[in-house]
Amino acid sequence: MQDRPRRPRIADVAREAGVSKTAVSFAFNSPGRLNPATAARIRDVADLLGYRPNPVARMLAQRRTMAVGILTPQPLSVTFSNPFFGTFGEGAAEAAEGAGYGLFFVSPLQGSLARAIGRATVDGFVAIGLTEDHPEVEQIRRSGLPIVLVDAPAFPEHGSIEVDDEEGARGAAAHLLGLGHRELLVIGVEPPVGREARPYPARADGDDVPGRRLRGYRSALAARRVALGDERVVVGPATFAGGAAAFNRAWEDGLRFSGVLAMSDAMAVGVLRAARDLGLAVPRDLSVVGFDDLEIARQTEPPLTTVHQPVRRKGAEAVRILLSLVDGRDGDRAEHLRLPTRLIVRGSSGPAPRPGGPATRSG
Amino acid sequence: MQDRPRRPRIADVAREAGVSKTAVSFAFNSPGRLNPATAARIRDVADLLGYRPNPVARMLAQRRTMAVGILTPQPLSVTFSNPFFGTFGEGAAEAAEGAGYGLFFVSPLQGSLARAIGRATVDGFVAIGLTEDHPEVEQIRRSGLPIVLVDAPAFPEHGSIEVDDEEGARGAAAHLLGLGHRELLVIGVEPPVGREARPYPARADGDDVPGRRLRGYRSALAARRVALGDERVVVGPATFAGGAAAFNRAWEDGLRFSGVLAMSDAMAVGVLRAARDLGLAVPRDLSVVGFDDLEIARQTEPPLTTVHQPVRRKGAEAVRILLSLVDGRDGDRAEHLRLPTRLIVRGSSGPAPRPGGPATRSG
DNA sequence: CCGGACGCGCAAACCGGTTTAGCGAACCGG
DNA sequence: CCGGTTCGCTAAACCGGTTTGCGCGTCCGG
Repeated sequence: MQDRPRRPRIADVAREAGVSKTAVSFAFNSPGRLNPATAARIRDVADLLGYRPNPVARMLAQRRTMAVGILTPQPLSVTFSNPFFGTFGEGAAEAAEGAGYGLFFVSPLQGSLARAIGRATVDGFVAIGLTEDHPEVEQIRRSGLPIVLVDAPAFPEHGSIEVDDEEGARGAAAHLLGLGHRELLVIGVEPPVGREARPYPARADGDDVPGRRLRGYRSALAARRVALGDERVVVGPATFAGGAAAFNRAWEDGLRFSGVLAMSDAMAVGVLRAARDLGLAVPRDLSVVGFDDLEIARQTEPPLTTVHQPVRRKGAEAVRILLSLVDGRDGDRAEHLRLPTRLIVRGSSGPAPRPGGPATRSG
Repeated sequence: MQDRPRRPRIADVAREAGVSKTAVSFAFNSPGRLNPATAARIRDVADLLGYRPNPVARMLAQRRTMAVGILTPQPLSVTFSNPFFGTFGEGAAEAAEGAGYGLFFVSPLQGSLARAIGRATVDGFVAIGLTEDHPEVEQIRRSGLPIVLVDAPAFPEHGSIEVDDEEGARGAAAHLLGLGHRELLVIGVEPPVGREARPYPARADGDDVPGRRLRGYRSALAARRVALGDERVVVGPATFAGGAAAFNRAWEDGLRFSGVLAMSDAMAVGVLRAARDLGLAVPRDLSVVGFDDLEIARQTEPPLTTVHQPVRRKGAEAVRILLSLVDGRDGDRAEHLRLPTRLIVRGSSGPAPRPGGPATRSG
């Protein structure tokens, strides 16, 4: 059963065309170095045989893969379930494709991110959700591949791109405070897996995204002397369902609030749904503020008030910075970008209901 | 400026440890063939030097890449903008990761999908949005790599996985008809790029997804002798914004209708938003039926009536079938799966308004 | 008629691993 | 004491391309 006729190799083409391997290689890569007639003949023979240069062999010889790795500490199945990632991916893909690079998604293989990194055939990594102190970052550095950290500060020799999460969060909280809200619920995204799972609020000092956003919320609240008990910070996966579940859990625990600060638009959308299912009208009974300003934020009813950050651009810039590192431009100094955030007020936030109103019963 | 200290190779480790390259290789891949003490010493030296086997070289020697390619005929930036793809990707990633495989996204590079395929270092492809008659499919076949076609019938030697689009669409249309709707608008997803761009309705016979769904709609309508003029089939990209834009375009063209059949949930969500912006109440003035039953369909207000298809499972099964082909189980016969669809009635569809009512004025 | 430049193509080294075949020493039973 | 295993390791071939350095023949200007 020799059904797979063995893929032709460069040597087969060379023999068939009566030339050397070198000539065949030239015919594909530097046709200029060959007599046009010869080049054409070789290509004809190659076509006839159905020859395609083996990309792996080519990569080995050229020591370039023409691919960038997108590194995520969670399984891809959870990464993809977060709409944020789609938008980020749009940007990353655009920049990569424009430069002729492919996109390789690298996530823990059989539980080990390190193993996955070792297997990844890429020219560099864009890491999202990893901070500098993850051992994997060191592993990559030692392997000599450039890396760009998204949403985390980085050593000078790595690239990085961040937004001002803390300021954005502060703006969101200030907005609700300005509308008279005093009883708030914070819905956070689960801290990256693989790190010690301390109870969440204890990590408010963490320098990851949830930590920075929580600090922002807290700082605005502190400025107004508004308390935020630890029980009013609930977390879940950054998905629609995750947001709804976190909200419901808080509600069932007896907590009451007039405003919700969600760290992700996806979760905020889930909150909208859950609130409606409880008979709460948004924004009359409840105000909701998201974070990210994904496309979906414009589509909900009411449209979502949220903190805008340039998600798509972040993806594009991350890849751009990485590729400049790959090409060795920039010498040693990698770029470090920090982009602004800004509050977008839409329909999901409004004045706080009168104290004692339908949904505000201190929990 | 020799800042990159040259990554250590297997030979360096071998020399340093006073053994052969073979021994080093064994220490990593078949430790059992070495004296435990030797193996440990080799690994220590390797660690010390920061040695990681070069994955490309390993792939070349083993003739396996441990990666599956996800092939899309559109640029990845548009692929990622379709929420459908996130869900599909969840399934695909889950199956791939479970088997120790990575995911490589392959899309046209500098306009050429063929070039991208040639560069892709994968053990096989899952193609989504490609039909058997695309020249690229033949290209892959000749390169000897297995392939699984998603949403398209395939030759026996390729794998395939489909759902019953036509039946699903028929159910959606029948549902609206049963509610008394007679004036309908169909919102289709743009046909895959790269094919001749005939005016859309002319392709209703096409065997791609939009073609099959349109046939389903039409067949239900025909059974009830309800007409659907070509001007009542509008198309756009399968995104929130695409759905809203297509809807608005039809509306501004003077078309009026009491029901919308959208070929994608994403577009249906956009329709919901656009309708609300026009002051139409759903489902009182307008009924909307989507397709796919993505997570978002449950989150909208009102929740979306839609045709369920097992998107996530499709991704998982596609990869599973591919991997069985890669491993050479199954001999020559590849699996061909066809999964059912079913209508999920939620809140976005209701009885047709009385003729002459607010939103129904024949256009 | 000669020397150099140029155009064309080739042989061989190289990329960095894996894997096969086999060698020598230690061990073991008879 | 001897032939056969077993153990531990190695040399060399191999995966399938790219690339460097060079040889050969031809053309051309002087």
